[in-house]
Amino acid sequence: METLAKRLQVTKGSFYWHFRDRRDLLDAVLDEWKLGRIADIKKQTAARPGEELAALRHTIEVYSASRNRKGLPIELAVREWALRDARAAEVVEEVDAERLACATRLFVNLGLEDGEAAARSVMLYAYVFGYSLMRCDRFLKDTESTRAWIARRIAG
Amino acid sequence: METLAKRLQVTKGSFYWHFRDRRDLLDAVLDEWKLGRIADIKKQTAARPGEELAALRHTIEVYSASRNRKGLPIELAVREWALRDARAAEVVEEVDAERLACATRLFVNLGLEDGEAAARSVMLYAYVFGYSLMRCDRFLKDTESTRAWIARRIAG
DNA sequence: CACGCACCATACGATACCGTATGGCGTTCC
DNA sequence: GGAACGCCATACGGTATCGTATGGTGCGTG
Repeated sequence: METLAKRLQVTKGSFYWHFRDRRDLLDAVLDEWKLGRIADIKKQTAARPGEELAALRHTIEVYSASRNRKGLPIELAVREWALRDARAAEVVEEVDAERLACATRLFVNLGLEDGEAAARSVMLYAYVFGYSLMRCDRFLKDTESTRAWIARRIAG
Repeated sequence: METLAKRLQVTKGSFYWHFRDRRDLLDAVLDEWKLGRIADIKKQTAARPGEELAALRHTIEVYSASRNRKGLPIELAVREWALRDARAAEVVEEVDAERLACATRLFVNLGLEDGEAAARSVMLYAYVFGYSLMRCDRFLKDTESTRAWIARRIAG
């Protein structure tokens, strides 16, 4: 808290006026993160009828590309946090559920039967998330086309 | 360090005799983790000629199933750590490279051309890793068969 | 036996961190 | 003008943590 306050150019006195204690800030961070993640996935997966496939590919690209590198440390930290903190775990589960639901909706609207839609969205989400955590630039010759190849294989 | 020493039933004096300082222990942890991960992926992906497909499915199952839940907190912590620590980042990269190489070897031995083998192993690894980070038990009716479905889709 | 050495325990200084207590300053409202 | 209140700063107590200094204990070796 002190370190944070210093970086924000405020003092602890001010800090503890705005937040009851450390936990209060952490909860606020969790809420803020949750709302942001849910808003983002809804925005990215929005699709007019007939454009579901494009939306799926767009989603895969957006979340696995380097554009997402900014939020990754936070995502990772929250998840690591969730292993020790019940409230964080709760938030992570809600975010995961929302993301899966958004992806599933697209697959269902594409005409897939419910079971396959769920399975595909799990695969999509797990892949995107795992991909964003690794640095395979040194491993792949052409990450761009590889990602495209994979996206086609996942979204159809 | 003090907390750790207490849990291990030793005192700090003993601790600082075995390790020069805090960083020395952390480096040892990283090395140990790296060796263990590399040994494990080599063991899991070992396959006699002709059994590559089974080995791939086995690998997917082993790393995404709940059996792996024990190592997950560590894996996650190391990765989060790697975002702030150069040495940890180096180790993570080496482990990733080894895992990708093991998977790729299997795909190549299955007769796939190098590019596709690399792409598939990236997809496999990203999926497995991402899947292990989420708790989709509440989301899926039958996780078992869903995982099998996905495994077939990834390994072929 | 005396000595060295591997190994462990205790005590301490220095620093960082959490939260509280308290006071200052400006604005608003009577 | 002054009382009330929103907002911020400083000072402090308590505790945790890192690393060091120093001393103890058992054991092998000359």
